[in-house]
Amino acid sequence: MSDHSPLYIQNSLTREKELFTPLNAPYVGMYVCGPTVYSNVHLGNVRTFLTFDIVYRYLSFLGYQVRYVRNITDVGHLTGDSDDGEDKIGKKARLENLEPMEIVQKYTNDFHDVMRIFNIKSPSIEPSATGHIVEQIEMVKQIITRGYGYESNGSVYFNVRKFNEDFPYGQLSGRKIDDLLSNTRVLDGQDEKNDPLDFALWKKADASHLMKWPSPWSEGFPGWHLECSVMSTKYLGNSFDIHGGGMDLKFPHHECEIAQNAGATGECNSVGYWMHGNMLTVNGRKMAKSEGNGFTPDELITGNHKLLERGYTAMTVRFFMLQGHYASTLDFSNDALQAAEKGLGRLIKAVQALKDLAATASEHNPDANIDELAKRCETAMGDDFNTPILISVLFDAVKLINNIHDGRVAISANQKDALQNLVHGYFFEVLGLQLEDDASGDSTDEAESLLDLLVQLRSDAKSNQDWTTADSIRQALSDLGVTIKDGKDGSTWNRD
RNA sequence: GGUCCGAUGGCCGAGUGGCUAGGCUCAGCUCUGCAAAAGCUGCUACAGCGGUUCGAAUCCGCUUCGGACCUCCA
Repeated sequence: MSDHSPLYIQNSLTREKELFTPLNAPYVGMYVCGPTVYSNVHLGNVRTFLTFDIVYRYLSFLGYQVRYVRNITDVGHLTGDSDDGEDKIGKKARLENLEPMEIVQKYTNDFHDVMRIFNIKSPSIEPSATGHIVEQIEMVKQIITRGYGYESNGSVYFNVRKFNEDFPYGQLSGRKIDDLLSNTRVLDGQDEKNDPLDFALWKKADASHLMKWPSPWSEGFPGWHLECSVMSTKYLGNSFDIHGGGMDLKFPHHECEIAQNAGATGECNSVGYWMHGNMLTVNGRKMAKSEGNGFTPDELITGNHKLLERGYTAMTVRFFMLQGHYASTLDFSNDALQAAEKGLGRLIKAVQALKDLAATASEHNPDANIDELAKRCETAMGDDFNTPILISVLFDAVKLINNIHDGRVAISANQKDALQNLVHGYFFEVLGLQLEDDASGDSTDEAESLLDLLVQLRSDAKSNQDWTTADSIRQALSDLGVTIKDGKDGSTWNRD
């Protein structure tokens, strides 16, 4: 790690870009809030997991041993903040006529499928909330013991005001307790709370509630924020390096998480670096299920959505997302996607050309400054994972590759190796891009031989100046989605 | 209403005081029977108005517009 450029991370807690120094190098602990598995994930969700996939990949690339924990929220949390709200998984179970845990399994599977097609790596540990009910009850007890929690009618709430006397509440989200109070809406079922600012640690379940567990206070279920407090510290320790999640989780979720951990242990700031990924927008608005503007990956690939002109591959979308910085909002549009598709295509061609590059120079050619390219790549990623800049450097590498390929620049064998290592390292390992979709692997050797034959026939026709035959073959293949490319050294074909 | 963030060329999207991304589009060129593809080259923008400064897209103020959070949310 020491021979790499420094890594700076924008810390949401301090609002500063800080030098990354792990608590116990070379080990790094990272926790990311995962999905609530009561429906299909959409591309907005994918963006966040992609963001932390890059963090995970780059830290690994630098040589850190990362323990990456990403949870599955499978407890049915309420649809609203009121006691009469139905829990989401229970509601979905009724709608689909399934057991709640069938819902959980179904959408967990869907989530995993989606992660796979976007080439997002699996975490080291993927704990689920229902698997940690015991630990959650224990943490509630600790919080009560320290005086920051109280029972009310079978439910347990966190005493925010009391906590705020001993610790700064609202630091992460930049909220002041008095401002919060004046803006708190009056909601149903809050009479159990001593204060509207308080949030639930444990909720008593009513008779119709499907997912519930015994506890010292009632048959019920844990509050939403509790699971992450418990699972992060269980697997990473009371203090760990990075905690990530979507911007929309900053408040109240992460704020409450911080309060719970401090309230349970008596120690504040257990997380070194808080990172928040920004939202994916559609026509300038946040992609959300409630807005009806959320694409599922399936709709994206098939193009079967009213806002999509056609389908795009998962890699196109991955590349598109990485062309924006994770901390900025990114707007999803057909034009932007088409631009990304073409750009990625050019990048892929250069990566493919790389292996056939000739190393014709007997000695080092200073015109091909690969060390400088490598330096720029590291600086880009070291500056808060700036993938857009990294990609721009890779396009400079593309230009170099093409120049070498076309014989305008000659490089030595050592330079060729360096260039290959550089491009492969950043393209495949850091950015996690793939050459083509696995889904398109339906072509057979036979079909390819037939295409080669047709192209050969056309070349023969061309040499006989039989333009009619040549053009009709070209047109016929074009209609089938195969493009013929005439080059200096003969013709080749490509599927669209 | 409160808190915070943003406005960059035809489009997308980096960049936080002087050097200035990158992709797509477009134009020119190379190649070519023609075309396509590919490659090369070119295209100097920072919402408006004021201020600070030798110098501002970048800092400060105001205005306009947009968004996020404040409730489940990636």
